[in-house]
Amino acid sequence: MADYNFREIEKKWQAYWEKSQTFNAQPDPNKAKFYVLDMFPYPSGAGLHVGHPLGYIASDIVSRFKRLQGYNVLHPMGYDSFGLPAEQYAIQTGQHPALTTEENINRYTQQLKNIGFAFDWEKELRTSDPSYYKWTQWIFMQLFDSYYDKKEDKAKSVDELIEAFKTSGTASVQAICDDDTPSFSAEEWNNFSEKQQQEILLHYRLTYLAETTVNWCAELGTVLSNDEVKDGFSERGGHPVVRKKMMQWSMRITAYAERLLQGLEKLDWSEPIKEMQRNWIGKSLGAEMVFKVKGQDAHIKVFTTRIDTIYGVTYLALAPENELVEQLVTSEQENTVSDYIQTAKNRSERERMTDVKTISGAFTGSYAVNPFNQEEIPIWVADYVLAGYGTGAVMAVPAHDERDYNFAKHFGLEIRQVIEGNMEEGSFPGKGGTIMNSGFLTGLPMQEAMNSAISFLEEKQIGKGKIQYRMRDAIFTRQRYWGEPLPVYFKDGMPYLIDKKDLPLVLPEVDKYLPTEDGAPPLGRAKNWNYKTADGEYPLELSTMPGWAGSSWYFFRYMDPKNADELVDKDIQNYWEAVDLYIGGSEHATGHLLYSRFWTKFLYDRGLVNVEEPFKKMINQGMIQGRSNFVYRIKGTNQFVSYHLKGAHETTAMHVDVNMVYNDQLDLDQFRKWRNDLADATFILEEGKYICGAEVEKMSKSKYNIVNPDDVIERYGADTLRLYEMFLGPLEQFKPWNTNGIDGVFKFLKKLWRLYHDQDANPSVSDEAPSPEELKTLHKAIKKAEEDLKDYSFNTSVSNFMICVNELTALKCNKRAILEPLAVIISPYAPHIAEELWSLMGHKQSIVEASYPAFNPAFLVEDVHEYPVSINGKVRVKLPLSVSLSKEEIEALAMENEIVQRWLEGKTPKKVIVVPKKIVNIVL
RNA sequence: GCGGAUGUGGCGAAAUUGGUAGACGCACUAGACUUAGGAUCUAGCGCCGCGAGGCAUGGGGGUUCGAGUCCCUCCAUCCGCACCA
Repeated sequence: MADYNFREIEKKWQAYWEKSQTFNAQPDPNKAKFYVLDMFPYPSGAGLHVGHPLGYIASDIVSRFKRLQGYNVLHPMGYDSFGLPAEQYAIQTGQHPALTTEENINRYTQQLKNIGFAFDWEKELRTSDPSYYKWTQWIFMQLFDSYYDKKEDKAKSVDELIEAFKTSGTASVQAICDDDTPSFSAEEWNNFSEKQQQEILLHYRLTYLAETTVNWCAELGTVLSNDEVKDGFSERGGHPVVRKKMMQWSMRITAYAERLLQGLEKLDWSEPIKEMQRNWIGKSLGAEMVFKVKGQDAHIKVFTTRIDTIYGVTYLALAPENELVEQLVTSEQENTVSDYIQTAKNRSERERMTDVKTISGAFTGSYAVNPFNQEEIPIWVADYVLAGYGTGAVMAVPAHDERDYNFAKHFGLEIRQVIEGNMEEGSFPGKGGTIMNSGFLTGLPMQEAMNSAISFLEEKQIGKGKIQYRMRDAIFTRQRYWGEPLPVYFKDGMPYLIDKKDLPLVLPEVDKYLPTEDGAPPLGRAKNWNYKTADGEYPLELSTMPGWAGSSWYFFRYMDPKNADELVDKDIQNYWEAVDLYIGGSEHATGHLLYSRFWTKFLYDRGLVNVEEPFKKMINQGMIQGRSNFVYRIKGTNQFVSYHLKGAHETTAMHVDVNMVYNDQLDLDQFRKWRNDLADATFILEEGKYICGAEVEKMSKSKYNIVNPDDVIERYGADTLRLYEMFLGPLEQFKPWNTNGIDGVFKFLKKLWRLYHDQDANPSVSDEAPSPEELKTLHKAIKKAEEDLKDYSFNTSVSNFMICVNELTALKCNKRAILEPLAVIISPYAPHIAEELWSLMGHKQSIVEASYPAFNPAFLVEDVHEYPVSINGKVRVKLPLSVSLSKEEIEALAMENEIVQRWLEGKTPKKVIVVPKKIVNIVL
């Protein structure tokens, strides 16, 4: 005698799975593999809320389903445990971030285990664990020891580069390097000092130290990467960010720009995410060319995508930060220009970005020469030109570019049309027109004009066709404590890697987690933060790695997380290859997902892994928003009026904890106990209830709308939580958490439970043979469940199970032949109850060892369908027709029918359309 | 401004290639039962209409025997990028 006691059942099976290591995955060459991965969480102090598990539930369903289908499934979980919040907390409280992190992780793990995920906890990893970050540091070292060879289009060892320098200098080298990299002969190289050589190599290394313009956040005391800055403010904390030049480590991700772009084609990712990466990489085809400055030994390099409009150039514009400005400005213009630059600098980055309307600039007094027609054109400084893109200088064609047009108009500069078309106010003949007024380009269509202009440039050696990317190299250092130390020491001002045997370079203890008095990063406080070598003791790097370092390769480490000798065993990695299905939020589109692809390509180039892309297929689950509830206090009183009656009063809305509201009805007792001042609150009720208002907002403590999964589990059980999160709507959609309707799935589980029990609640299944009707119900469900999983429509799958159970309940079906496969197909969604029912039916093994029931279409065939027959699309009558008839037979049968005959009144139909299984339509 | 997505009952949402729109669930209504429960079962539930019937998938137009689905256009909401030369 037992009701559906989810508390007992769930505890029992979670303990069972843990004890028997049910989900431990080992490579097995006889089985096809499937690797399902979730984006691992940062363990924050707030714990999991109900939105976090959404993606994990989806991946868990897939992992269990694949397993039932006979795949060897890898489904791990771990923690991205380096990060700012733990450090901020440490600054406030003095508690070591490692301790805070440990506590948070324990809480997360407990919460995750309560939901009953099929994670292989043996594979758990933490990025802040020295045994893990040893290999993050090791990859950094590989990057430092590599350069990008253009000929072979891959990363190679710096040793090979040095070899080439020794024998032939830069002549034979085609490698990606900084713009200001010098050329030299073999002889020169061999005569360079150690320091000079190291300095040159830094121009080639895939991770390098260089003076870079960075996003500096003073409040956080650290630099931020482009994807951590939103509209001039830090993504975390919302502090102002300024541009600043600093010595920083960078990752030469730009070397991989083209491959990162091309690789997208082969990935099974959502189009929006791919598009976001394409925009971020920002490839544009064009030309780079040099303008000589009249009367001076100076050149201005510009990048343009419209070299075909070269005859329409009427001025050049330089970014205020461009170093040439100082050289070009004439004495008469000196004051004007320096004033302008000063104003431009004082305008914050943010202002400059938002305020795109204001047109400003200053004339330098110098002129450049257009090499195509020897025309002299003025050189201006303008802040609409960005220092960070292209060359920081543009050739302006006011007739065919809106910004150039506005600028020319504002300052009265010449506007010269060179593309045929209608030139009216605000209209710019653009792509596709024929070139006019343009010397040897006149009369050519755009593409041909571009080609011949580029040939001209290349002949004269003043320019070339060029591909420009918007993406910048990624800054790789943070002036923070709670991150991976860089395995680098400095000798003679030059960075050197520490010896591999000294890995991991463990994060040192510090007295405070703040910068030192003279502004060095927190590691400057560590005692003896030096590196001992045979020839002396040298200072170690004080910065640490950014948050994305550890998360850029963790998917490989899961395969072999305890390996002390390699980042991952080769054979093991060859077996699991890459992630088959990756589930996570779309907010990482340009950060984590791009960096991971970059590192994977690098590891591939250096022969460390056998795949070039880490995530074959990706699904982006939508965020679950909060749904806040409100009560309405009548002004100046302690009386609250129900939502629909509030119009009659002057009220102020007040957030109320959503955990004391059920279906928008407030629990008055709980409300009175909530806060002291509410103890004597009075209410104006509607129909005896207090109804709350509601609004969708972000989940946050201050809005009292956080729903903790533990509470839902306590009330309804983990299986209900899992089913309900899936039932809520399509996985990829953003949606508010709303418990209206959770009773529906809970009811479903109770009904399911009852199917396997008799009226006295004793387990009872019969061995009777199932009826065709019962078989049909079951096989409909099997088929639907399989189809829905293929396109990740978990929500309709849950509905489908409900229909199946309703039908079986109506049929009073308690037959083993139906109930066994039913438990199996439901088990990925509601694993605990399925296990329990499975064992009640006498199985000794876990349900995860079962196999997915085969769908048999034979059971779905009905003998007779009701076919609607319509005339010109209007449905008139339903006729019983056999499904086994051919299209022609159905047609004939419909036409012979008496009623149809009467409608036709002797008219001959134009055509008769038979839509299989749906309708017979007679067109007159 | 550019790019992407979405728009269906009171609510969450379904709807293979265009083929009986609103499955399933919530809420609601009526009834049954009962150890009175946040329980279970039965029936109803898009809108207008007593009814036959008519109207309905953001608005308008088009293709088609037939459009939520395809095409054009407009509107609204959300997301991403944003002076990228």
